[in-house]
Amino acid sequence: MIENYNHGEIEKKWQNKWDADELYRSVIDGSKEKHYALTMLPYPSGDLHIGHWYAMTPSDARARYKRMKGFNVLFPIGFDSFGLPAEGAAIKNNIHPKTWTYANIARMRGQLRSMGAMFDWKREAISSDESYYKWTEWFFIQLYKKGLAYRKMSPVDWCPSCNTTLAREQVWGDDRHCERCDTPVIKKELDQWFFRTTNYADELLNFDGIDWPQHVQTLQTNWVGRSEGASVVFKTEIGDHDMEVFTTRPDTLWGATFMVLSPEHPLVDEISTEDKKEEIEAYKDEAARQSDIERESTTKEKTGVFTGGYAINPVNDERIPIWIADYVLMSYGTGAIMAVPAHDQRDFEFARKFDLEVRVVVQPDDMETLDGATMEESVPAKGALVNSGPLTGTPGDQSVSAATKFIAEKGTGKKAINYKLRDWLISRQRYWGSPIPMINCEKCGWNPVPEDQLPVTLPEDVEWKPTGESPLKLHPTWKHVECPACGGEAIRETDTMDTFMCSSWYHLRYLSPDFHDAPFDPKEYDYWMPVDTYTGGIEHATMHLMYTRFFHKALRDMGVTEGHEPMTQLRNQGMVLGEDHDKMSKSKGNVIAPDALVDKYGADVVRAYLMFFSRWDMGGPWNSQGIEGTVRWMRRVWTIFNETVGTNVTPTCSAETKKSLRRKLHETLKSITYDFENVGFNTIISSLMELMNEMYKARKEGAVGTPEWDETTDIYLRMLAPVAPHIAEELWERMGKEYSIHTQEWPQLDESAIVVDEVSIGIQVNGKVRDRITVPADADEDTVKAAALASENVQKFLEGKEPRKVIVIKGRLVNIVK
RNA sequence: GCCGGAGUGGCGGAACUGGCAGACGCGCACGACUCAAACUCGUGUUCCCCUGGGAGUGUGGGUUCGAUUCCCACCUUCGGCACCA
Repeated sequence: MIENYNHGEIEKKWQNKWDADELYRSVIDGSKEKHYALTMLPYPSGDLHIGHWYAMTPSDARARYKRMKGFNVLFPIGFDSFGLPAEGAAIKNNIHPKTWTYANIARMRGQLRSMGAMFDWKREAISSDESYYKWTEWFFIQLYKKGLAYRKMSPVDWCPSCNTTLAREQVWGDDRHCERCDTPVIKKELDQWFFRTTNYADELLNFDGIDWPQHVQTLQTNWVGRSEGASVVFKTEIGDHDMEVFTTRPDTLWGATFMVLSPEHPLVDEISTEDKKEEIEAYKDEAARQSDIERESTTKEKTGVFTGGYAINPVNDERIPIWIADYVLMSYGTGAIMAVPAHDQRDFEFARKFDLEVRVVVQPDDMETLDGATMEESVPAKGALVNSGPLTGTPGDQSVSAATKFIAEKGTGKKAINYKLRDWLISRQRYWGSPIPMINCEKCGWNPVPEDQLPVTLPEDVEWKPTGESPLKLHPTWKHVECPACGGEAIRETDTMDTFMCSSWYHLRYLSPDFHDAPFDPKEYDYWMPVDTYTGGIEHATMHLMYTRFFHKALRDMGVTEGHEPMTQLRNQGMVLGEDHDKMSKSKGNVIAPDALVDKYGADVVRAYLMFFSRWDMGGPWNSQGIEGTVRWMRRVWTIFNETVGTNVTPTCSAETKKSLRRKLHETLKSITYDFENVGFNTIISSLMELMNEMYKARKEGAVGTPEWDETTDIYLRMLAPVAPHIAEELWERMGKEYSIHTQEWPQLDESAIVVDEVSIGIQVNGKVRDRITVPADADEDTVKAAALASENVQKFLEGKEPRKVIVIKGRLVNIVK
């Protein structure tokens, strides 16, 4: 009688031993090739979620596989521990954010350990530690010195629930809501700190040399939103005030029949005539009052007001009216456009509403002759130019370049590129974040805190007002400092940094979390960087994953980092849904708690089921009945090993059984190796299940005690080890093998074991399988053909006719075409 | 509206470069064990008539000896973007 598998006891036993032996300590070893495997660091919200397990345990399995493959693997963990929930808890429960955060970290460390992951805890980094955020501040200063951090007054997105500004990337969806709390944001005009991400717009579009999912590349590419065109200067009738516009269609310049300024455009007040002032002011007020959602709604009917002013079209010196309308956004391009109603649908709708001229200047070949007076919609397609002065007749494929050349020669415009990407707004009006190390003096302006005074630490004696205002601002003494330039009285910046700043470089802090002279030890950097495989959720595609790329490139330009990209390979996992196929949430009551699962089934089963139940990049619904299959498999593994280890039985099986067991073993090894390399976890588990089923059959046939059996059990445990590290280690020990299984080599594939002498192939008649024959694997085409045609069933379907054609795919099938 | 992913049994999902669709698991059915049940073990399980066939990977077309895989059009669904000039 074999004892039951006591997962609680066995998992604890090995976790303690691995810890004591520092089995997962990763240190530089020049004799080995390195592999930096990184999983996105968690926020210490209090409890580990099944999503954390889903993200981390398959990543851990792959890191373990890489280690067995001979790599020196670094798989670190830490906490992204600044952020708003800590302040929420402070206000709600009257507990200091620091106390709350560090208590959560302590709790989550324990939960993370229960995964049995190969985390090197000596490299743990916590972004709210002074030793960490000292360097976050230091990086800010370097960016500032390099001209990549700057302060400006501008309309920014404000989350009224979080009481802070947000970066453009952190405002989501149609209703423009806060990425964190889903509250719709509002606009505020504020003086804030920005990073010049736009300096790197073009470089962020380049994914050469990195293996990132196409989907992420697309999201980032759309986010950067590069468009090529031309900037054109229109003179106005009021002298010094030129109007610059960006257009992607310089070929339509002759069709510009009016101009439109955004209501916020500074030129509006200059250009508008006295008699229009009142109307203009009213429109501006209305536009300001409207929310962005209303204003940017594409379904809304066009509105606008004539300013009374005129511009001169530089290509034909025509006098055209200047309007203001809220469909032109101040935040894109120059906040002003030339309107070509015949070839732009928005301009067309506006022109029809206000009865402005629609002039056709492009005539696509495949369309009837267009007529501006009667057309019912714009024609944005390219085509030969008409009514376009000297450029009339230019074919569509040359029209843009010809027009660009024309205005460049006239000195009134040039080729230009525009991006949707904005600079990264990093000021947050919150307490629990890394202070922005800047000081403002009335005389000297803004200056960085001298680097030898870093870190600027957060004061602990703070109070939260129900207004939600930052306690740093309200603190009586903290912000009053000496000006680093003149020594006079000055004020500290009381805003803190976006926490995405902390996570933009955590992979560097892991390298040497105790290093005091710099953010990281260059020796560690040289050995470990870049990250070889980065895993995490897709939701960060246009946030963290863009910020960290920007950060790396900016540091590269300062000589701090090397190479163009921080992470070579990226793989995203999907999301575990509730059993009802819905997103898990407390309110729906469909949350799966990993701690309870670990208690019930053990970490190994939870790990394996998470890998098994769906494709990792897709995720899917949890199924509490489905996990039972994984439990059964694990139990079968436990049973067969315990029942056969050390037994002295005489094998009774046939040579064919031994051979096919060995074939199955090496087939499995081959496919599992392939799957680990390609991050295909679900088929790793099913292959292990198949081989286990085969082992049960082989045992029944008397294979135990053969060298083939011994080889199979040895390799089986090695393949199991990355997936189910505890049970594999326990069985490895029971087999009397050398500790630890996790320092063993990945098994060697024997291709010759996979070679088969005979294959069973299907015979098709007209693409339908009608019979099967067994032929020698190396049989030549004619032999196979003859054997196929000899089949009775095939003859029946041929109905006495001669086959027109016979296709033989060696070792696979024969298709006879009637 | 634009961009991208997905659509395969009752369910989760396999299927390499165009080559035997449904691996593996859940569920279900039957059998063995048991006084009985659970566990475990074994067998079966795409659907429809059943001798043997016929149909079948969202729908309709196409290419091909052969299509879940490639091409075209469409439907559903999930993400992202959206008056971006």
